[in-house]
Amino acid sequence: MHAVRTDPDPARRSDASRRAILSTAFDLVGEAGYAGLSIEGIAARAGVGKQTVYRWWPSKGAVLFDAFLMLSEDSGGSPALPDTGDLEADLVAVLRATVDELNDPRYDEPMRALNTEIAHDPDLARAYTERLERPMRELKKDRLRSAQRAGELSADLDPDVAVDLIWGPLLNRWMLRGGELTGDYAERVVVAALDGLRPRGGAAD
Amino acid sequence: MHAVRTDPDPARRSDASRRAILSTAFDLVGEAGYAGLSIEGIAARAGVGKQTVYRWWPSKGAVLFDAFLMLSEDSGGSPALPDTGDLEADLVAVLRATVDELNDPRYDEPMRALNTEIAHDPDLARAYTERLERPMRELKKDRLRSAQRAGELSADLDPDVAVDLIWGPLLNRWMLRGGELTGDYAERVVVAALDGLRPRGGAAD
Amino acid sequence: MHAVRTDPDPARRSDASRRAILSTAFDLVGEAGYAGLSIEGIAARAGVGKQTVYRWWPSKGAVLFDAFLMLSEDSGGSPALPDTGDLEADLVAVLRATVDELNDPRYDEPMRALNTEIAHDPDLARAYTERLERPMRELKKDRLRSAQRAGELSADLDPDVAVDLIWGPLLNRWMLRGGELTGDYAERVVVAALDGLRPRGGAAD
Amino acid sequence: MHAVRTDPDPARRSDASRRAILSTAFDLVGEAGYAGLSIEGIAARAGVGKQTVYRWWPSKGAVLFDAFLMLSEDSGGSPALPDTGDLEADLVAVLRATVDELNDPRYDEPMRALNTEIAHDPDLARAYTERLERPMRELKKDRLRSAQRAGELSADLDPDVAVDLIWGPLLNRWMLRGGELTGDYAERVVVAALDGLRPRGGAAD
DNA sequence: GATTAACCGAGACGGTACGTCTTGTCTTCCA
DNA sequence: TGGAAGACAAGACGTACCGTCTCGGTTAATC
Repeated sequence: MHAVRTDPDPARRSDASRRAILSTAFDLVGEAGYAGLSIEGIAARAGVGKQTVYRWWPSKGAVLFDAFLMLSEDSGGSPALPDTGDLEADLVAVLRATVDELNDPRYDEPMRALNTEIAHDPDLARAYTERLERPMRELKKDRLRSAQRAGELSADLDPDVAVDLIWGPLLNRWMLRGGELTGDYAERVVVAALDGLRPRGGAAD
Repeated sequence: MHAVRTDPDPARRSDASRRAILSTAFDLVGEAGYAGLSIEGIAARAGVGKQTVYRWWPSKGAVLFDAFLMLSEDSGGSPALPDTGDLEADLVAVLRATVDELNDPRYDEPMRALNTEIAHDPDLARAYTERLERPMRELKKDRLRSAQRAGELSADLDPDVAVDLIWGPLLNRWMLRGGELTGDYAERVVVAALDGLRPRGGAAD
Repeated sequence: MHAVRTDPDPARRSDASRRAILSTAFDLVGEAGYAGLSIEGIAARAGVGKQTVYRWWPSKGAVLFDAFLMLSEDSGGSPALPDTGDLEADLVAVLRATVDELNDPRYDEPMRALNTEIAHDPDLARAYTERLERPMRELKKDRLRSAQRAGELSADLDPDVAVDLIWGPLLNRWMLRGGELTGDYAERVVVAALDGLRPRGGAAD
Repeated sequence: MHAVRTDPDPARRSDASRRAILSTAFDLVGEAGYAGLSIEGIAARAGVGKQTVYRWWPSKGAVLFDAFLMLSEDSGGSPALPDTGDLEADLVAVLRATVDELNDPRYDEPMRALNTEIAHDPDLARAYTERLERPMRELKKDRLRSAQRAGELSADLDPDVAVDLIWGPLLNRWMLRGGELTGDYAERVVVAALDGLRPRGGAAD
């Protein structure tokens, strides 16, 4: 006894179509923006029947998500964060790079589109968290744990909160355009996060 | 020198229609979600011609924004943040309230909808920043400046960065569903932001 | 006891507006065709409020009808048909002139528009018959009666049927584009109508 | 060399939708009149997407035309005109039947609507002439040619002019409501057309 | 090697919403 | 109060996509 609606057989899947769909989706959202992204358009541009998209993805967001996934896999996954022994310098370098990426029009629109879909689709959000966000977060936590071992960070720190504290402000300002997104801003966030808002007891900063 | 396309005359505007449209927009997005929000639907439910919507608002997002604006004005604007003299306690209280609001289904969907419209529409983002975000941010900064005067915060602190540090992680986790959004999480963020990630010099807490 | 909706007082009517509306209506239908004729457009082009149109005319067709009426009155009404003593020659001349008018793009579209409005609006049809069609028909009948007196037409002829027989085929072919509308065709119709379809008894024509 | 805009594939066409659209169009125009005929309304009543109408017909008039075409094909096409050997009697009978049809409200409005569309759309007029008018005209001409062979009509008669002479006045009076449309009128037209307007040479008629 | 089942491209289908246009009514303000 | 101006509710216009479906034409695994 099994489901009536038989799932498609992944073995027979056309990889050419799959890749065409995903890269077309990424291209289209970059060119025409979030509003200009349609399954109709993806299928037409990719030279693919609409059914082929609907057969393998449940939603436009899922296509977009897979497009990002393919991109990240094709580029060999994410490397570890730099670890020079100077946490502050390393974080500033990483965040400055992130700022550059977020300001790059080639990535800005697609990422906004993906985030929008995630914000409205819990299933997609889960997939995103597990497949893309968590691996990146683990890299960040690895670096922080290394800093903890080096005594640069409090021993009793919750690494997840720490990651949120460092990256959250940046992403938030980017998404909602709550001010210019510059490397300097990133640096000030890192410093503030590391030192904390309260005055430090000892010698002046 | 001015545009050919003369803007409609605000003096002749029907306030009844305006309010009907705005509250309908808010209701609809709450009931049917972001995807279920259409100008067609708003006009129909509000008993208003579609043209009346298009005459006064350039986009669906602008309607939604005005709906929030009306809501905030009708509720008499935002009051100052509590100031008991204990910054940490005050911030925890405020953020816990924010968490409750974000978890309230009546506000969750509409706010997501507004935020995603903002994310894709720079004009709307500017309006949001100026009319809604900045006033709230000023209240937050007032509280932080009060704490600075009381010696609870570093004197050379950039209040904008401070606000981002405290509220950014929360909003980010909410929007992207990057984990459960609880009062405890809010509290941990406040503590981490105030103390900083680095070990404090003295005996420390 | 009388109607609630008081009719407007014709004495106060602005003649400038009236004339502007009528000539604009005629121009517009000539330029943009029947489909491009709207009360909105007439009012805008004539520099007149929409209400001024609605106040004085019950329908788009009525405006168009009045436009024709004004035109025919401004051109001093219709003169009598030529009467040289040779009925056939006179009819051919008149019908050839009619053919030329119907083929003139300046009159073709407006007349089509008026005729189709008439076809769908009995009130308008009545007004048309009484104010425009009947006067012209009387002129035609006058010429035919003159021919009857001269022995050129049967004494017991119904002049209305005769007029229909001569002009009907022409108008019909014009409206439905049932073939090229030429002076020769008009001539053949006149000859056939005068002689009849049956063979003539004697040596024949 | 051919058009870029590829026409839809007729093989895939849904005959059920096609027939639903056509009969709905005919019904609607009969019920609500020409003004009450909209593609929106046809699609809704026929249980069909608007795009299905737009895909297969270029205009409202084309739908209406096809509706008439289907009607005439479904009723097995037009039979030959009666030929009892007495042309006058046959013509009177046919025209009386036509008068009845034109006075039948079930056909009056739809035909007016079709004629209106034809009057304003040359393409449609061409289609009408070729597919509906010409076949009917051939039947009429057949009957007239039979009469010519029987010596009832002039040998040198142009059958097209003859048809126009007989049917033109009728159609014209119907369309423009230029007087009551009765069987008697039809009879008087037939007699006048056959005998001609001129006095006949021999014994009185 | 033939069968056969599923994928493929294509695209028609019933729908929903878009943003624009026009309708006929109503209101405001000017002369 | 007539007229210019134009906002209003209503709804049709023609277009773009939605997600489902059906059609032949491959294509790959099974017999």
